[in-house]
Amino acid sequence: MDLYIERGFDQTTVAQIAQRAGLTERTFFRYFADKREVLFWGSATLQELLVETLEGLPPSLAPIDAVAGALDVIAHGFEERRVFALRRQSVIASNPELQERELIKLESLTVATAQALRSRGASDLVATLSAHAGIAVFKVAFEQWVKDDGQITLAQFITASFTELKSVSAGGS
Amino acid sequence: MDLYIERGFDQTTVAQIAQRAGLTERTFFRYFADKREVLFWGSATLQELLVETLEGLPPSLAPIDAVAGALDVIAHGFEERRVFALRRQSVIASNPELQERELIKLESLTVATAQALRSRGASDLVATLSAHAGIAVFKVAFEQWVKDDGQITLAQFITASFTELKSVSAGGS
DNA sequence: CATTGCGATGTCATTCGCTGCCATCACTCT
DNA sequence: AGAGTGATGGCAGCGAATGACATCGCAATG
Repeated sequence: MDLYIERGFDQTTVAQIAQRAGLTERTFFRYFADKREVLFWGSATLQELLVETLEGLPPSLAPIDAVAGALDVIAHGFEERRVFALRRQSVIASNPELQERELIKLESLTVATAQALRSRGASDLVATLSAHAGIAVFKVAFEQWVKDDGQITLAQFITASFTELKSVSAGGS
Repeated sequence: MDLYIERGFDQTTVAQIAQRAGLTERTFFRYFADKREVLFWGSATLQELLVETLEGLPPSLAPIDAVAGALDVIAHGFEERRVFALRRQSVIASNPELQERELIKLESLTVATAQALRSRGASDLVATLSAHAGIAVFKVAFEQWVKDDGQITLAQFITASFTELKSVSAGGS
C-alpha cells in the first residue's frame, strides 16, 4: 500500500511490490489472485464474521433490523483502524479498477447477507432487498466515518444512516 | 457477444473479435476501452435518459417516488430487448470481471441518480440512500424480468419490488 | 542419522491485454 | 491539384497473469 500511495496504483508494477516485499513476482501471485486483491485482504473474514453475527441474533428481529444489529456489532472492530482505512480508501478512490473490485466485494457481502436472512425465514425478495439496503447503509456510513476527523464512531454513523433510511423509504404516496 | 457465448469470455481473444468484425485489434481498442466494455455499450445513454426523465418529473414527488417513476418510464424502452438482455446476462453471469464492470456501471447510475435528486432539493443523505435503494430495486427487478418467460413486463417487476421495499424498510422496532 | 515426503519459493517461458507511435488511406474543402 | 482531417492498419513494447519444472527448507519416520 505504501507503493500504491507513493507512485499511484497503475504506476506500480508487481515486480516492484515483490522486490520491496523481498520475494519474487511469482510468489506474489500465489498469495493474491491479482494486483488489486492486495487491498482487499480480509474481506472474506469480514463476510464470515457478518454472517455468524447475523446467525447469533434473535430470530424475532425483522430482517432489516437484524442487518442493522449485525453491522453495529461489526462496526466496533473497525474503530481502531480508521487511519489505515483512510489511506486505503484514498488509493481505491483514485483508481476505477479498484473501485470495481470494492463493489464486487460489497456485492458478495450483500449476497451472503441475503442468504443469512433467508436462513432466518425471510422470503427471497425481502432478504435481497434488506441485504441491499443494509449494505448500502454500511457503505455510506463507512465513507462518512473515514472522512470524519475521528470524533464520531462508525457505529454511530451506521445508526444514523439506518434511521434516515427508514424515513426515506417511507416515501410519499 | 456471439464469440463470448461460443467460447466463453476469457477464452475469447481480442484478435478473434477483431477478425470476426473485419477489423484490426488496434481499431477495436479505439472503440472500446477494454475487452469488457463491449457488453456495456449504451450504458452512458441509459444514464443520460434516466437523469433527464428524473428532471422532467414534478418536484412535488418524494425522492424515492421520483426514482420509482423514472425507472418505470425507462423500463418501457427495454421490453422489446428481453432476449438480447438474456444472452448478455448469461455471459456476464459466468465471469467475475464482467460482474465487476456491471456493478460499477450500476454505481455510476446510482451516483448520477443521487445527483439528480439533490438538484430536486433532496439532502445529501436522502439523495444517496434513495438512489441506492432505487437502483437496487431496478437491479433485482431486471434480473427477475430477464429470467422470466416474458409474460410479465419489466415495469411490473419494478413496481412490485418498490412496493416490497417500502414494507421491508418499515421494519420492526 | 539418513531418507523420504511435502509445502513454499524461485526460475523460465509464454500468452494476452493494452498502449504509443507512425504510416497510410479515404474523403472533403478550398 | 493540394492541403487538411479523421479513421484505420502495422508494429513494437510493457506489464499482468499463468503453467511447468526445479529447488530449498523442514519435519516426520524408520
